[in-house]
Parts: sequence; structure tokens; C-alpha cells
Amino acid sequence: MRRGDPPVAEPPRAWFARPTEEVARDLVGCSLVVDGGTASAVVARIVETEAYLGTSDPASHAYRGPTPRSRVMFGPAAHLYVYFTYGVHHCANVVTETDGVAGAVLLRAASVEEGLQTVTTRRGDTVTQPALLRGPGNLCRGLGITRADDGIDLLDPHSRVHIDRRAGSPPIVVGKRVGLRHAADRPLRFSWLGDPAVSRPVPREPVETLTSGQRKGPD
DNA sequence: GTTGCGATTGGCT
DNA sequence: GCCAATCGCAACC
Repeated sequence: MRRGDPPVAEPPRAWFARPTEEVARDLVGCSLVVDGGTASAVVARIVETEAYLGTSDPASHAYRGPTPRSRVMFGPAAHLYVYFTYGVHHCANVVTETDGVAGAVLLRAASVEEGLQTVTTRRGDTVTQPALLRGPGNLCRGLGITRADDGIDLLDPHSRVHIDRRAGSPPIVVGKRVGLRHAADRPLRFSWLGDPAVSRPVPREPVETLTSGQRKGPD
């Protein structure tokens, strides 16, 4: 494990049901556990997220109200919202806010801690380790996340994807979201300062730095 | 029914 | 920095 931080228990649903920006910030440093307990288990440390606020956010899929694709964003927190884009890539989000209020956190990058062989097989053996889960499309490919995982409950013991909090307080850089036409200037991208797995463009420090030890809300 | 385009990526100029 | 790839979704007729 990196930096000696021990794993902590899976957070309760109330932790995910907080304001989307807070969850996005606090997810940096958490562990993604995929197919835990199997031969192809993968554990990866989240190093970058983006907040998508819902009906008030022109960049959010929820902006125009619920559709067949975005309906999961309007449901209870701690579910996975997975969409397919550019005819090529999947992107994975963690649903936030209370039931009936849309909000989600895009998982943009992570660092592999366990299951390196599994991830390398999915991504190809020419990809360097820090790049294996760099970028939202690459993250889904490396973790084997597809539309089949859309709507799964992260807190259901039978789900193949879980999130664990970790002790420790990663230094975080706040910057603008990536690749947007609308609302591109809002500072809703949260990156682990200096981590080699953070996606491009690497945020210029210091836009604004903070530590997730400054958390508000339920722990 | 038709159409324009995207919360991306990798390769090339 | 520019651009093609590739297709599901949502807007519009």
C-alpha cells in the first residue's frame, strides 16, 4: 500500500448523499475495490475526480431533467452511473445527493495498488503503470467497468465495485473541469497534488490547494 | 425517423 | 496543437 495509509471501512450512504463537491473532494484518496475476493480483484487509489452538479449544471447529463440514460443520477446516492461516449469509451460516476436530487462524481484517474496483472491484461502490456487508469475512459477499461455496471449499488455486498475510505489526508489541487463546452470555468476538478497518475492537462499548482482532513459532515 | 454531437483517447503534424 | 474514430443518446422535425 502506498504511503502507509491503512484502509478504513466502507462509508455509509449518508456520506455519499452529501453535496457533490464535498464528495468529489473526499473521494480523492479513497480505494476503489473491484471484484474483491476473486482471482481478478483490483484495488486502486482514486487520485482525480470531477463534480457534476445536476439540474443547475449545464455540463451535467442531468441538466435537462431525467432521461433514460441519466435517471440513475436522480436516484439514491452511492450508486454507479456509467455512460458510453464518443462511441468508444465508458465513464464511471458515483451518484451523490439525496434521493430525487441529481448529482454525480466522475472518476477521472486512479493508481493501481493490487491486481496489477489484471489491469495490465485489460490495457495492454505497453502501458506504463501510472498511465493504466489515467483518464476516465482508461479507468473504466482497466477496471472492466461498462454499461452493464450502470446503476449498481456500491453498498450492496454483491456488487462488484466498492469504495473504502482511507486514513490520511492527500494534498488536493482544485482546478477547472476537462473537455467541457459549457460551464468550463467552474473549479470542480479535484486532483491529488503531484500524483503521476493524474490525467492531462496536469493541473497547475496552486489553483487552490486543500487537504481532505478539512472535511465537513459525517465521518 | 433523422441528425448532430459528446464529461475521450492516441497518433500525427 | 489538430484530428479521426465510432455510436448511443437526446433534440428536433
